[in-house]
Amino acid sequence: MSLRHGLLGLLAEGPASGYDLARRFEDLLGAIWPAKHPQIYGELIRLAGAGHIAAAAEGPRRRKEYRITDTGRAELHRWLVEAPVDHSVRLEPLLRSLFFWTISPEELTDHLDREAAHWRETAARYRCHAAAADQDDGPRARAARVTAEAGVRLYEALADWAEWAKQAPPGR
Amino acid sequence: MSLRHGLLGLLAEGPASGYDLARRFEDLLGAIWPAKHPQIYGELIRLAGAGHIAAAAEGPRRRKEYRITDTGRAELHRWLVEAPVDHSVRLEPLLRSLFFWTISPEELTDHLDREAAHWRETAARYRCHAAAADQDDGPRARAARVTAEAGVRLYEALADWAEWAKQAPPGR
DNA sequence: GAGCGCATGTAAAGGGTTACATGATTCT
DNA sequence: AGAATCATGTAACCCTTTACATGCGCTC
Repeated sequence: MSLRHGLLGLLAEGPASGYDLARRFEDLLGAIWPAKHPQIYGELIRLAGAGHIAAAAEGPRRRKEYRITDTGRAELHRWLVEAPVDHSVRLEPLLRSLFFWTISPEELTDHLDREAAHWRETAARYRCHAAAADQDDGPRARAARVTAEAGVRLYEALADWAEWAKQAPPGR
Repeated sequence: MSLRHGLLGLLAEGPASGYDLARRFEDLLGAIWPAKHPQIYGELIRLAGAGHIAAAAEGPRRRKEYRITDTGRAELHRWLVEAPVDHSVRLEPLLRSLFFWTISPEELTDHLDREAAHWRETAARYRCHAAAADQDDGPRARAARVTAEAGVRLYEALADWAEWAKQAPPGR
């Protein structure tokens, strides 16, 4: 249930509408913490009910802008320093790898080629994010830089793994 | 919805009961694809309904053993070579890192120390899995070895990242 | 005025966890 | 006899996605 705090964190950067937040989740967070608009709108209503955020202005196309409140900021801080970190991951590609012994060497090589290419591309996207964050500085950009670095390292590691797995193939 | 195929894959190794499968998900797959027993029992019933598995024997403590059927094996193969891979991850620690700019340098250092230690330990656990897989060979052990290698590389990458993040701190 | 993108929502269904409940066997 | 472990299941709830629905404002 980190979406709640993800929204709070984004709103700590400045006021935004549900639509804005959905777009930011799409391109900035899509690979790390996916969230679609129905969930975001629902969570915003609950956050407002809890007093963590407040509707600020009503814009042109019935656009509702939210801003974070002081109790919201406090809750964000509490989450970051006190709440236990959820270290669970869910990686379908690794689950699949356990069953590589059931497919033929040709099918496996094919699969690993496509996987490596995919991870490599994703790593490249994070390299772009990193470069963009390097442009401007200020605390927020530096935090974004740290996140982007994680993306680069993670996806490069997976790409390297897929390449390595071709060397040591568990043929059927 | 890969739990279905995860169970199918484990059953491709040999017959097992829901209890067995829950235990294997706990220690072998816990960090990669968590699944609790209620979900597993439910999915087994659905898999049996689809004809992908069949109840084999009724053991001592009303233990129900399932085995994979030919259509189940075909479905597993179809999934592995045809079904699009789900590359999404959901990493709370990376989501948190985006908001590091809201906490103090001391709080951040503390946090990153604990994170690095955690990832390092997890990597060590996967090194054990890898060593164990190296002991015996055969196709299944080699596939397990490949999965373990992914764990090692992934968690080492995250540990390295946490260490690196301390060097380049995005203080508030 | 037609069509597109902005903007917000609801409903239904699926996936997953937690808590509860129970029975059978083995060990001490 | 009592405790621990094996073994299966149900009910309720939460999180998330997909599909459906609608209205406003801008551009051509």
